[in-house]
Amino acid sequence: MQRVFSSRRERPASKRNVTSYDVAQHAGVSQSAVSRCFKPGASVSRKMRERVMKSVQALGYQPNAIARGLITRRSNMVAVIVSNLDFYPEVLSQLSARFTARGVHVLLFTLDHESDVARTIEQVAQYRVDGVLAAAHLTREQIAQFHERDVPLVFYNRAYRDVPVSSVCCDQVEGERVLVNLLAQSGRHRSYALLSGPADSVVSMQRTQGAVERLHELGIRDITRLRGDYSYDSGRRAVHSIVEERGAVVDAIISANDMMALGCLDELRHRCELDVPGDVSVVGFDGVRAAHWSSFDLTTIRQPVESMAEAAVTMLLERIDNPGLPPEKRLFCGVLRRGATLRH
Amino acid sequence: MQRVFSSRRERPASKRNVTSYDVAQHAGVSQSAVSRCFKPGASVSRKMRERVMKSVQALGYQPNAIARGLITRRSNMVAVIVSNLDFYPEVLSQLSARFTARGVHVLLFTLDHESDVARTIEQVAQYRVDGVLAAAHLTREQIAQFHERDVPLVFYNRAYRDVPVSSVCCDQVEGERVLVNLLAQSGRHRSYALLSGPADSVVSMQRTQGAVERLHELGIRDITRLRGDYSYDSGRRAVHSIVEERGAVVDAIISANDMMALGCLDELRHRCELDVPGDVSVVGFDGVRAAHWSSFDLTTIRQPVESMAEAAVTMLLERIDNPGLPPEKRLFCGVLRRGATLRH
DNA sequence: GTTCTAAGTGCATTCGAAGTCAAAATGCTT
DNA sequence: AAGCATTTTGACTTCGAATGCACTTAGAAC
Repeated sequence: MQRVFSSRRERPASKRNVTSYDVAQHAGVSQSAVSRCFKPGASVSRKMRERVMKSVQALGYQPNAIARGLITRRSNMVAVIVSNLDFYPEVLSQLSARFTARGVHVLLFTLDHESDVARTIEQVAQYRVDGVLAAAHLTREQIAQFHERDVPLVFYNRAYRDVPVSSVCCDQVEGERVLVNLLAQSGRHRSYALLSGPADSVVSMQRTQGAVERLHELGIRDITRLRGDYSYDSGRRAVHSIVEERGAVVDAIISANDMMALGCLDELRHRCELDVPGDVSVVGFDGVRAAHWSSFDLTTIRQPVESMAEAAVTMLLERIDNPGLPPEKRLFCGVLRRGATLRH
Repeated sequence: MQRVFSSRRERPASKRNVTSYDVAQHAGVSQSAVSRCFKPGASVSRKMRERVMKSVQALGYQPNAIARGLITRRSNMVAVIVSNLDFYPEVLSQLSARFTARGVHVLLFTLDHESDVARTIEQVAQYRVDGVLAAAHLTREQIAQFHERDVPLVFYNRAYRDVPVSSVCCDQVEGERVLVNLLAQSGRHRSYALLSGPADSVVSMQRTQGAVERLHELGIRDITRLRGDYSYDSGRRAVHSIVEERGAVVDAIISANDMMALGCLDELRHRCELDVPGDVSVVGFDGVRAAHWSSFDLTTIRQPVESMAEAAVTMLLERIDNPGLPPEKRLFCGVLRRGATLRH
């Protein structure tokens, strides 16, 4: 049998990555044939496939995803951008697992502050990822950039009014309204504290807004406003400052997330010797694992993380496979979890 | 000035990614020149650089990291493999932040079970990452594969005896011995329960071994052994089964990690109406955030996550830049945290 | 046995940036 | 102004796999 090879490779194939040419040479076929053996649904005879695969095994060939990505213009990678703030592990592990299950790889970008997005965006662009899943706030210009480059973009828990971009969110406002209703219904709360998250967190803003609006609608005006940073410690500090400065005249605390709520609980119970739910009610938001622990049994709104992650992943992959699809905004309702942190 | 272009590109440059050729054409220079402008320390005149950068701005050019990776054989990506089990967020966020700070990108692989590593390894190989940071157990063959391909590999909290491979670990055995000593010193414990993690977790094995050895050395034989899965719930179940079956004759619980220890605490206090530290002592391992919360104030061994992450990242990047470096095993001592979960 | 179709295969080109090398431009000396 | 060293620059090739196209082969139909 006549064997024809490209003569371009001269270096010894030993100390070098094995390429499809090496496999082709070893099997006595063309490089195209090798390539086709790795493309599902390609036209390859049984004999050819077996032969090539034998050489693949013999040489330990692994197709080079980088080279493939260059020619196909598909990297099979998506960028996942999460800010370290609301980076609760469940979300990331859900997203990662679901992408992996569909054969897509995750290039992870974590932000310390939602503010230094710009450099990250640049990196994302350079890697020619097939899509972007962002749990961080981007400017309109940044969103537009992705749009121009036809890179599908789906936001996780960041909604944009008046911007045609896909997102999967939990209804923060509605969730807070439900919580406020619950607090108000009991008729046992006069004085409220509202503990919001960091100033640059949109989610915190929405939650806070939602609570304030509903409180106002109900004619409740006695609201102490405080700011935390989403951490347990900042929850404790908030309670500390309330008690120091106002002598515990607050009887309901609405925290913008669970972590801070847990901090509040611990500070109230263990430092201030106040009883929850006896003296004070506390509600949170998110439904993190620890909120369910019997030490806390926090009343909160649970985000349906599994559904949301699944939706986000599906939406992104759909848009990658089908560039024409219009943006879509999916809003999931949080699920009220009635714990034991409410006066009744 | 005479302008010479490659004639290879015919498609309109509009609806296509901007390439270095486009920039070259726009600026009236060669593609090589554009490339050089992005290479730090390359020989480029001021005039040329300004001119090129103007075109770069005008066209919105972003160098294609994929193409660059193909020719330079450097993807500037490392694979981070974490098993979902000991995937406490702190570690991943530490690693990610430190890699990012050094301009290296993270390709994330999460494993549901440490067992299905094989497919992951294949993916990792195909992406020609510059290095691998693994917080999961690999077989010797898999380790050897990376070695053959000259891909630096550093393990996080997985040590291999007799295998020359780099790792950064917390001294699990020593940590458990310290804890056992502490329990034994008080002279108030007769009957011990040892709660280990999942069977396929090497870390759990080491911790359990460490505890058992020291207990035996001290002549303690009354040890109830239980198995959990590292989760809070499995900690609760473990206590439940102890109390059900043995009527709470256990007065010290050694848990292979903090999460289960917290579960134990909650079950003991809130379900069994037992007092910690009055009736039972509980110790954990890891030093997760929640262990420090005042509801728990758990006695545990804190892993120095910051130092360990820094060490792991540094070791990996050193080996990428300097392929000759021999493997190195770094062992960090855990830091005893004396909480309020010990009888005295 | 011929003709026609379909499946299978190989050649050559392509993706986009980087590196090699030689030519061109510049600066400096005398 | 000529001679030389140095810096800049561009043409061309390279990385490794995928693919359009042309060609070969096998099989079916007559």
